[in-house]
Amino acid sequence: MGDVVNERSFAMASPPAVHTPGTADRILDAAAELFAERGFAGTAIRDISARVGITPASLYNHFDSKTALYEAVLERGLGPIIELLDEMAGDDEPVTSGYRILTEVVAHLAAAPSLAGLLQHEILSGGEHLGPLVARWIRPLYEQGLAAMKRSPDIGGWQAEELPLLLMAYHHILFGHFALAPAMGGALGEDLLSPQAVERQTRFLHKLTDRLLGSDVRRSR
Amino acid sequence: MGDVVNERSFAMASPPAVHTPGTADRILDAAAELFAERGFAGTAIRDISARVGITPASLYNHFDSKTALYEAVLERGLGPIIELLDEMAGDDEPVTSGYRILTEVVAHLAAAPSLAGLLQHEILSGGEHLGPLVARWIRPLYEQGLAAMKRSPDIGGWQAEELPLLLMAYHHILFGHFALAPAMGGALGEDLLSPQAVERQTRFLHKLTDRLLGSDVRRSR
Amino acid sequence: MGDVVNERSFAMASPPAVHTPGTADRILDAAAELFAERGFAGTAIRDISARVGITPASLYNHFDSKTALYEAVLERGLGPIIELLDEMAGDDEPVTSGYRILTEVVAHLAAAPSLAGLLQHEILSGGEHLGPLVARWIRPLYEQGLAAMKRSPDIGGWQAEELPLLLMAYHHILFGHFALAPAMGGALGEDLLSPQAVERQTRFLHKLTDRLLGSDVRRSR
Amino acid sequence: MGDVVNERSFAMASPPAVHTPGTADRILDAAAELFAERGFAGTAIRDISARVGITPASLYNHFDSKTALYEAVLERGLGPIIELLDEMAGDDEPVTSGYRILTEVVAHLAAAPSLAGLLQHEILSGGEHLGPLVARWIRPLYEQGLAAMKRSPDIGGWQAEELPLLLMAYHHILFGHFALAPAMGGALGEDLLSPQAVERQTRFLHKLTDRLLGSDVRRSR
DNA sequence: GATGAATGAGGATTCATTCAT
DNA sequence: AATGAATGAATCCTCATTCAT
Repeated sequence: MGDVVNERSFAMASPPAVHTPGTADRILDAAAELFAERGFAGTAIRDISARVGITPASLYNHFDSKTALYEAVLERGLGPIIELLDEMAGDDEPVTSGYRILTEVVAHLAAAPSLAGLLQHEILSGGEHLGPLVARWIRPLYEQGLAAMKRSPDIGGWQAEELPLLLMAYHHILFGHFALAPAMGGALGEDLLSPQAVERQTRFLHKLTDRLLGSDVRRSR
Repeated sequence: MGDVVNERSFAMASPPAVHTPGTADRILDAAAELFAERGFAGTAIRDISARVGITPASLYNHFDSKTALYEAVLERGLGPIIELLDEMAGDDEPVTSGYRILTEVVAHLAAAPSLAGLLQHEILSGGEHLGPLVARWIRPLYEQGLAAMKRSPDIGGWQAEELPLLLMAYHHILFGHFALAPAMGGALGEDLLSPQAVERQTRFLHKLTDRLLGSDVRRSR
Repeated sequence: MGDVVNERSFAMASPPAVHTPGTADRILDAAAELFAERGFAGTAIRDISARVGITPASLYNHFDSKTALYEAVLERGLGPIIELLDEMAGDDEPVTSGYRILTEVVAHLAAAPSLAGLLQHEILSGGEHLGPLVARWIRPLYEQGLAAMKRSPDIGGWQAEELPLLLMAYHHILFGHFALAPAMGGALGEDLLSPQAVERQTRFLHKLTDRLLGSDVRRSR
Repeated sequence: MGDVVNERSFAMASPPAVHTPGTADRILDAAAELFAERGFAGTAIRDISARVGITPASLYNHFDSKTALYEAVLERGLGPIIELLDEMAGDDEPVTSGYRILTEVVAHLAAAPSLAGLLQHEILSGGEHLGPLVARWIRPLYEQGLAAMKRSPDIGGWQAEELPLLLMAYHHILFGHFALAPAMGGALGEDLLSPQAVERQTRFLHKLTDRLLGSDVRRSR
């Protein structure tokens, strides 16, 4: 239950590659959007199931509880990002890797717009539901980041004790941007998730990184 | 927590110096904390009133509805910050003014730790309750910021279309830091609201601003 | 909450002695009947509140949960019986005291007909909700009973190891009779709770006791 | 538990001697235990099927409804006891027959421990589900009992109007003992279903009968 | 100003049951 | 014979709110 694999294995009834998403996946999609918009407490099971086109009772055939659904959403959404960051760990050239990770994280968040809101809501509320994720998420992020930066000591002129703040600043800019994109875009009359806006944000982050992490890097670009 | 000093000091009704905060203020304090932690939907009137030591029914002697209370909390919390930003509007020297505003906003958010969480929750949820505030808040912030920056065209090497992104980045760093301070501090095993941590964050923001906005600063490196 | 004392203490508004039962008491009455008839799982809060003439939500102003209500019902119902049995403890003449306790317990159960069913349901289901009551109930009953009987060793010709069985038999006859009275009376076409039936049952128990606890006793009566 | 032997033995379908009990029988076994412990309302189809190791949907391949299953459980459990009592009907020597029936009923209830609880739950709840059984059960029991006793008028010194009470007392002692055995045994720290305990209870009932049904009988033993 | 009691609306979850596979 | 998925009808309980006192 939860990990429902789509098995339609007899013969080759439907086109093999792309299959219609199973109910469990559709529930996860709907839940991700609503949890991101309204938070855990503000989201009713009834609303999620209505968006999927089933009854609340049916939803419980796929997830044991609202909390279990929420955690499945977090797991499915955050997992890929964590893997993304894991790849960076062993990279050779930290700065180049920095550019790449910015680009990819931005692309990922832009493609799954509910993710950032989800994480922001969760952390705001104390992050208790992150549970096992927090061990694989916030801590490694900072440890990897710190490690990467410490490979180039005095990187960009920042002192060791400032590096956590710098990393947190990056976190806030990256996730804050996409978490608040709907609201801020609305207030500004612009779609911050349009391809142009996303590319602009990517370029902006690169430029910002140039400024923050050293003139030589900027020149060498 | 709830170190909001009651400035209603102009009257001389009760024993002059320090008076016990009225029930309404205590409700606002409790509500601010809980709304900041749990968001609007996640906060029950019952919990607020329990924290104050009264019954839910009594709370309604002071506020007409949960929504009215929420808006009063936003108004009381955000008002001073907006005034702070308003002062900056007419300032002469943008960079100097930038330092001052950073310092003061950080001080304000550190003193009223629920404020940042409150705003973040609100914006995440679409900011509908900001209602009248949004007109006095986000828009002016950007307009003032843009105006200030445009007084020094090509300021710090940023192009006009990048300035909104820069401003949003500042927003995210400032408010994100304090909004997520409880959770992140918890995960890192450090109190991000301690005086030392606050001063460190202030210095960090100044240095960051040097890198991002000061041509002279940048050159002097 | 729960122990709602009827305070109408100002002046002498209503006749002092008998007051109309408060809502909490009426809830306890209705709950006792329904729990006795249908057991805990078979009784819906909605049915209890409907019998009282309030909404389910209102019931929760008086009791925290269905379980809390159930335990309050047990406590209120079983308490007096336990006290009744406690009085017997110090009595001098065991057999005389035995007659008296039989008479009084029968009177008590006949007056509160839901009590026996309540206890029977509860014990059948494992007695988990008896919680603190069980310590004051079953155990003492047997210890007191055994003690009383051991004061007259070889009482009525019963051996020590048979006394618990004899006591349990009394328990089953007493409580079983009233617990199953509605159903058995129905099947037999007779009201087992009518005064005549109750008196007949009392006489029957005395006669039974004569037979079981000694010919001498019977003769001396 | 569930020592009910499958008598479907007339066919020779599967390996002759001992065959694995069919699913329907395993459902009946599980249902008997749970209904006895928790009553009809307190038992969920899901719990029964889980104990059998099938899904609720599968259970419906064997029984049409929860009620039908319940009635099948009653029928299968109570049928043998009714037959047992039927045999007694035509017996010649009432007292001897009384001993035998006590012995056999005790043995039967001890072997199928859920039976007594089942019946007790059912009667407590009004016995509506007994439906057709009640005609074959309570009424005959009393009529047979009365008839048997009236063959020896003034039997043991009891008057005609006292005989129903005496029969009910026997019912309560017999069924109450085994129905409450799990809970009472638990509270007393003793297994009332152990062979020793069962034999002790049998002897106790015989002795009790000696006392209640005649001095001559007692002497002649 | 405070409160106990009441309530309609909703909210998560369970339950018995069905049906196509 | 078994099951995954679906569902209408409960079920327990919470919530914001009102009102008489």
